[in-house]
Amino acid sequence: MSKRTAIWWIRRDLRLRENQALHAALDHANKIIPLFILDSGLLDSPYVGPKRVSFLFDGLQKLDHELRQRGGQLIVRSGNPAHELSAVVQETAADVIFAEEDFSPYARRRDGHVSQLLPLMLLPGLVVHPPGLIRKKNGGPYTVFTPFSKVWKALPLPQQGDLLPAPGHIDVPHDLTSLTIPQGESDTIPHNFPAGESEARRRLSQFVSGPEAAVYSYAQSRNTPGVNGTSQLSPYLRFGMISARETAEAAVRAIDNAPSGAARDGAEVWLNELIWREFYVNILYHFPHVRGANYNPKYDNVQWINDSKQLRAWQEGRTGYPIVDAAMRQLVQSGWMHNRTRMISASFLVKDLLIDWRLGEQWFMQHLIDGDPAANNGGWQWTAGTGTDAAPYFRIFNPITQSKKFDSRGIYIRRWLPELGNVPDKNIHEPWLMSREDQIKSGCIIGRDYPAPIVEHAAARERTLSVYKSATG
DNA sequence: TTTTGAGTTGTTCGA
DNA sequence: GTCGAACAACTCAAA
Repeated sequence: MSKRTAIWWIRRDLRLRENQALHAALDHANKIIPLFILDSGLLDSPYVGPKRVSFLFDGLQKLDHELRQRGGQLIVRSGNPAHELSAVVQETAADVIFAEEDFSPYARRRDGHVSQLLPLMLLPGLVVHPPGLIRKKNGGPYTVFTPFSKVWKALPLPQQGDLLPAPGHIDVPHDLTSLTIPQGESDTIPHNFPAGESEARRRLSQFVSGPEAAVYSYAQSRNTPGVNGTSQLSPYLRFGMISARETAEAAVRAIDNAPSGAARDGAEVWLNELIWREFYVNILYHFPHVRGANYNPKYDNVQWINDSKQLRAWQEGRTGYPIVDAAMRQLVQSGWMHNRTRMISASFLVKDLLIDWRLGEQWFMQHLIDGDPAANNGGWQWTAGTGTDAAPYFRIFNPITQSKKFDSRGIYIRRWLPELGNVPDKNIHEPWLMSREDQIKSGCIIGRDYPAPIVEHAAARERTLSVYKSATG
């Protein structure tokens, strides 16, 4: 038996199951140090907010609990990662650091710096197929989703039996100091999303198990924000509380076990969502400039208006368009937003208010507990029409049409905008059209209890078409 | 090199 | 109410 000590440096892999970095550390050493470093460079970033940090802290508590059940514990330090890792190496004579590779520009800089000083082994796991692997015949990266997804699906996928089990026992040196795991401020804890690996696996299992599983109606129900039709796994994937491989394996098995053709389509659509996540990891890997700049420089001359009052109205859910405002309140209150309303509210900021997509990107990153630099940036550039495989610039969501189509009875709207609770169905999408009598009857006076629209959509649409046209003409 | 088919998520207009 | 075409031509990927 070896007498070696290794560090398992935990970053976005807060799980024991199907964890290749942990597995490699246990293969190499008989004692390991499960180490999480509170990186001030990350925690103080303007792209981070308290809800995601609270979720992370909750996840650290759960991971510590799992480790203690196996005879170990989580070691938490705070500061510059290279500095803290050096200190732990000195204290413990650990001879190697294992970590799951992360691919954001910041993570690559950080890990590059660490590996100049210390023996750092990076292992796969953030995505099923590592970025850079899937390439066109000529060697270049894909920038269109569909051909990327075809290659992704043709590559070997993990089988159930290939998934690494959680280790039964973890031996951690006892003489190590650790910070107490911090707790988030109570008003920032996202109560709809209890963190941790067992909760993540419970959600996955519930989503895909049995012939009546939600995954089989996903193709339709995912578009209805008033219904819980999605897996709600994004925060768990964000922090690796469940592995990408285990999730993809479950999706493929659901496809194979689908009870009908329509059910199969539903599961296929969900698998595609997982592949979209990997597509955008690839895009950010190959084109790091997309953090901060348009993927397509053709749009660099779009003249944004960036009205700060309108930006604040959007952020606070006071645009006067109920579907947009419900979405923005859901984001700020719960730390999550339904995918359909992410598109609607993003389109409204960019195409109705002509506010730079980067301001929306940052606001989402501050509030989403699933906020991921690759996926969030990809989504915003898609909406703005500036990205890879983007929506054409003339594709402008109509917030009223979208609202009628996907929240026809106003269930979602009323959930997040209680002031519209008694507004009749026929006015719920355009409450400013309510008669004076109905306003009084429903206790919702426009301009007093709920704002009038801050822009008129039809005019805003024309304005955006002409601004984009003159920028690219 | 040239050609060909295809491309997440929409809206509006007019028949 | 429903349906197809136009939006505006563009870029990508592969043969």
